[in-house]
Amino acid sequence: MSFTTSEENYIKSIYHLQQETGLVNTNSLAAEMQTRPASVTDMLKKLKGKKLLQYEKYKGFKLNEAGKKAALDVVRKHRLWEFFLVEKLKFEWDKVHSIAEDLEHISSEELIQRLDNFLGNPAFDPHGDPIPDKHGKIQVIDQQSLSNIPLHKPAIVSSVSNQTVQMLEMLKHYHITLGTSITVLKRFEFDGSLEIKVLKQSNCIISEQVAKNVFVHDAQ
Amino acid sequence: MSFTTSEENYIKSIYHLQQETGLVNTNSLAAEMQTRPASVTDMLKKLKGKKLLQYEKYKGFKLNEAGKKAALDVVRKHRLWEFFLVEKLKFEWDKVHSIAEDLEHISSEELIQRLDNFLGNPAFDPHGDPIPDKHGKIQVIDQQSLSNIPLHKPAIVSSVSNQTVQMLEMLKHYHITLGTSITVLKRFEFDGSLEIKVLKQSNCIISEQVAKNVFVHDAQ
DNA sequence: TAATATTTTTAGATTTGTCTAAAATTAATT
DNA sequence: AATTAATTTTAGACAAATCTAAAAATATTA
Repeated sequence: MSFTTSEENYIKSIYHLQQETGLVNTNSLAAEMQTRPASVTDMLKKLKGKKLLQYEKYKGFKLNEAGKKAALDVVRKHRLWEFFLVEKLKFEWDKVHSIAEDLEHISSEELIQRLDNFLGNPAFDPHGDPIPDKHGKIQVIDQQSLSNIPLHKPAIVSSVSNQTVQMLEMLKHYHITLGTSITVLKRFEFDGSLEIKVLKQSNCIISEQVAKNVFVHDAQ
Repeated sequence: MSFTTSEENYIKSIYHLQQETGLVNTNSLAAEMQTRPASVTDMLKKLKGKKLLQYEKYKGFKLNEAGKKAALDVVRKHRLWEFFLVEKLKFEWDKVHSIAEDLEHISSEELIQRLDNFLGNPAFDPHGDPIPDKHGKIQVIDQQSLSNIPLHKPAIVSSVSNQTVQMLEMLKHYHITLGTSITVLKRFEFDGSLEIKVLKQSNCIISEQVAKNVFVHDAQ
């Protein structure tokens, strides 16, 4: 089964939303995709017709197994290309998302398998997100948000869940990247911001909003 | 100025045809692109509107300077990706064309410049065709068709002008690839076929049709 | 629970790129 | 030169993906 670029984009967005909320609704998908609810409804009919979606009118919707596999295929392509762009072409990690959005729709199976091998079958992309293997299998790691870890216990940045250019630029400013060691020194009651020590930098303060989107695992 | 995938495909095909014939006509472009003359006419209007084309109704057409630059941009992208697929992903050279047809429409300038550098700024693609630089400049080499070279004078394969899977499979069968040394031993009057010696192989015979599409330069 | 607000879907239009069939133009031939 | 043939363009239709505006369904609240 093959899909148009537009179908793939919808499938991917539904996948991401249903990870959060279980059932997805029309308006939130429209917001996510920067399109109109009416356009979403049109596409839902198409995807239901292709048997990728559990969908009853007015009731919300989610991908079925076939839909999830299709989504994981796109996610796999996206993240492999992001890895390629950063590791081989030396792009900065905040510049690769939009290019990978285009590359992910190239449809050759063999291309992706060869790319995967060429890159050394990486398990995580440059933002720390897991790269599904060809069967859709994902390696999970034990991580939690920086906003939840105890004080004075060093942790290693493992992924970043908000990947807007704005967010990634901010992290660059703080010299925070994947693998960076961070210790939380103080949590301010007032607005939830954190004083942190980034390895070999002087102390600094990050907002709760930033902290929530930075995921870490235990040091060592 | 940016172009749709469809516009880029037309621009590229017009470029290739006008290299051969100067002026291009509707039917031959339709044949080249496997589409209908009416569709060609529709696109010609668009491309004329974008000031890429010299075109008067019923009179034939060709790319102007802006059109040629646009074509060379696409050709550059196509050939760089072909080089990547063969050199880095280890595809066989007869398998890369259709994948590069998709990749060539990815539009990031920076992506292509970085890819070019990553590949070592190659001047020729895996079929021996020159890769335009970012200004559209092409390195020309002194080559001629295998069907025109004198007998008993070894020559080196520099490019192949017919790049169908069928042709490239045939060359693979003969163990002919870029850089292969070939000596023409005899030319048969009957059908123009050639007896040749491919370096370290026993003699064999190739048709005139094959010979015409293999280009060589002097040995050493 | 009736009225109001929100969400979702439908109906119909638009754009891009394609098509077929017919008309217009140009070329070839008797 | 007139007829025939070939080429090219126009006119109008269609599919995909989108949109706006209005209608339908569901949810909220007074």
